[in-house]
Amino acid sequence: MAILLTQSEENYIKAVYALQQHHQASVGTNELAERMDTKASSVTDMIKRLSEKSLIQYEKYKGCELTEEGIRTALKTIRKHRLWETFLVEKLKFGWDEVHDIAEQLEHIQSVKLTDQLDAFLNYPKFDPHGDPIPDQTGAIVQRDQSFLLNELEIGAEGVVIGVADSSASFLRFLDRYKINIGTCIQIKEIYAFDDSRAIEIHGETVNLSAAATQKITVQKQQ
Amino acid sequence: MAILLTQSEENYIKAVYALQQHHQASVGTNELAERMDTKASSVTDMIKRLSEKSLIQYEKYKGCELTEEGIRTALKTIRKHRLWETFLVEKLKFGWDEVHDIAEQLEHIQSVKLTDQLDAFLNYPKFDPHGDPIPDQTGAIVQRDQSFLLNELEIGAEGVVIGVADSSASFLRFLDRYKINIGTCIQIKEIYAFDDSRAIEIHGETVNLSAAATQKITVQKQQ
DNA sequence: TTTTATTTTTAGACAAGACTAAACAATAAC
DNA sequence: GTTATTGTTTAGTCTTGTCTAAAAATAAAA
Ligand SMILES: [Mn+2]
Ligand SMILES: [Mn+2]
Ligand SMILES: [Mn+2]
Ligand SMILES: [Mn+2]
Repeated sequence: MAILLTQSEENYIKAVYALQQHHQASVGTNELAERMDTKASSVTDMIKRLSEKSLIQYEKYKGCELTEEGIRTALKTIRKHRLWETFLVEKLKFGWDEVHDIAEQLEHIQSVKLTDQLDAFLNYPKFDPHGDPIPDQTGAIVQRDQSFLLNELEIGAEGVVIGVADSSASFLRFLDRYKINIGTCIQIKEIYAFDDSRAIEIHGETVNLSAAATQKITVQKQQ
Repeated sequence: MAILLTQSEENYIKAVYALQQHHQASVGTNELAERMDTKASSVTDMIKRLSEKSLIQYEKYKGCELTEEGIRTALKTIRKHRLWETFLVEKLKFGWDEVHDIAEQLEHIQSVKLTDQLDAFLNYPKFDPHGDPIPDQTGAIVQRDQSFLLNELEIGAEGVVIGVADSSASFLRFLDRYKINIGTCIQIKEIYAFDDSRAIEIHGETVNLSAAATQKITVQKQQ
């Protein structure tokens, strides 16, 4: 049942999954090429291969979508990626801005037992260091209560950071400088109409965040 | 300075290292092919590539040897392999017979920081689960006091197991059944001339080990 | 020292995964 | 409803790593 995939194939599957989650529709060749940092012609080749293995449903000129099997495969890789990221931060003292590239390598290690033992060792974490949900052995991911972007909160509202919409090292280090992390409590004190920036209170201090920043911070409303 | 190698290249380097450690001489194409489970012609191709990168010294029909740089490279990979094996046994509760194949994958993960943090997390272990020495950051490996194979001990002598000459899962599981592990203390009670087997005492019990088995257990003499 | 056997290398082919350049579909603009 | 633009696929080439079959070098035997 479990088909053997190359690292390249796994990466394509992950990319298709991410894109089709984003816009609820079939995925185009060019956007896949952009995401995979390759050329459209290479994508076409790979899509055909994965279609052969019935992980992707594909019709010429009509884009592609993952099959049920394809989705299961994507979730396995995502599970491994996020477990390793958690391991690196929790156990090996890495910063949350340093772990993605290493996890990109580790996610391809083939051993179900390894994945499950790692999961147990980490105490079955539900979220990775960036607040993204970790699929369990069956591929299930916890569905969260309604969340907001920080720029959707009104003045006076309080939120707890539960994720970031941008996991780039640059943005994560920016958040570090403001001591913003998963779990950090933030209150909106002021919204400046002229540039849509916000004065926010974190850990008792009040600072200003640009619109670009508040659009990338996911929170859950407090009480 | 640090050249980027493919997994395949790293595996060849490791194999050359192992073979040239064994018989103190240059390594032949056929034995390398056997070890890598491939064909001699493939080996010739790869040797040329690695020779280009000056990791191997090579002369047609004369076999090959690692350069200084090649040895450093081999030791880096071996370090990673043995650290991961230690991690799997110590932290993830794997048996010593289950870790080699997974470590064969993990040893290719590229991140010096990962390796060093893992080393620290494991408390800078000097030996892996099979008793093999783990090179440190500089590639140095601890040199041990004189060791013997179990079949070299005279009657009455006591030894502590410090390694195995065969790390196959089959042999390791055999040792498990007799509760023989790294650190186990063994005393020779009797040597049977007719088949060269031995009666040995472990943990108070006396059992019989074949010549094939005693040749594969490395010990240090006790007192 | 020839002959024979073994080891090693070359030549040629193949699959995976990528690329460029060119052809072909599907949309959008006029 | 043609024309232009964009998106997608094909055709042909390249590199890595492998293979088989055949040639060449070395080592062993006679
Ligand atoms: Mn990541
Ligand atoms: Mn993540
Ligand atoms: Mn091993
Ligand atoms: Mn080992």
